[in-house]
Amino acid sequence: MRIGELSKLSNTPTRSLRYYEEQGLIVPRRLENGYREYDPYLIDRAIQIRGLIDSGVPTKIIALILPCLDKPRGIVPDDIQPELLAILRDEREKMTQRIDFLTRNRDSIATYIDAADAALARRTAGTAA
Amino acid sequence: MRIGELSKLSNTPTRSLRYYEEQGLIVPRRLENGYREYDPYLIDRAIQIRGLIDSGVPTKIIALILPCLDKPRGIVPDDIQPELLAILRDEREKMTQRIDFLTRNRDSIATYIDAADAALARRTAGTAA
DNA sequence: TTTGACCTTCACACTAGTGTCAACCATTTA
DNA sequence: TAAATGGTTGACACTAGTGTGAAGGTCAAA
Repeated sequence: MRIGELSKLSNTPTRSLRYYEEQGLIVPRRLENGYREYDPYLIDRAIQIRGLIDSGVPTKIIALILPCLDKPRGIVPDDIQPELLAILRDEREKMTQRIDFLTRNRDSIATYIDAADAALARRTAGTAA
Repeated sequence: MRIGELSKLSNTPTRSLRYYEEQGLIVPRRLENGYREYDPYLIDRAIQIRGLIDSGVPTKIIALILPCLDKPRGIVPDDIQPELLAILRDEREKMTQRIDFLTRNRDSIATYIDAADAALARRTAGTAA
């Protein structure tokens, strides 16, 4: 498919898709007329990249970890560099911290929303009575 | 405490603390000489803000939700605006999505790391034998 | 064949957050 | 008193990611 269709299907601006290409995250083939041609499996990939960026993971890190996430489970190249492994460990830690932070704050917001809903329900009931 | 101490204790650059102030997230009192004076409880707050920013939550949203998170559990002002409530619901949803994204990708990374460790251990054992 | 939709690259601008430096004021200590 | 340390504001720069528009090529349909 071409960039416009991928944009719709992945809900990602074409501008961003071109930027991802510039960063080496999604590099499509080119048709003879110069148009970008994307394979269907790249829809999920675009969504994944968007999600990671939105969650605070910079594209340079994404570029590093994407190849690892692509492999089938348990498949690791023989020439895995210890540097990359260190980066991966570091990123795993950062992501865990982000998850904890987001979870705590989301739960607090949820509690507040619930309390607000309850208060509103009480007030509405009181008004109706 | 003054800004330098808060910076150390919260592991946040003074530049960022001043920026948070500019965004209305942490507005300290001022001493007679113009110095910012922070209360100790703001250490956690600074850490919280840093964590949220790092997780992709913009300061404008943080400014909206912070007051809600400050309240003791279940305390909601009588004049809660439905707009704010809508924003909160939206943000709760976004944070949930971020958490899901991060969790999935982190788990994939973790699996990859484990596989790499196992492969490395095998190779080391083989070399040693 | 011309319109319209979609594609190309290039470039400028903008927001968010942070780094950094300049010029200056305050407080403490040698 | 002079130096060191740490505070102040203001400005400029930079990265990351995206918006947007110009100028032009491609292709299908009217």
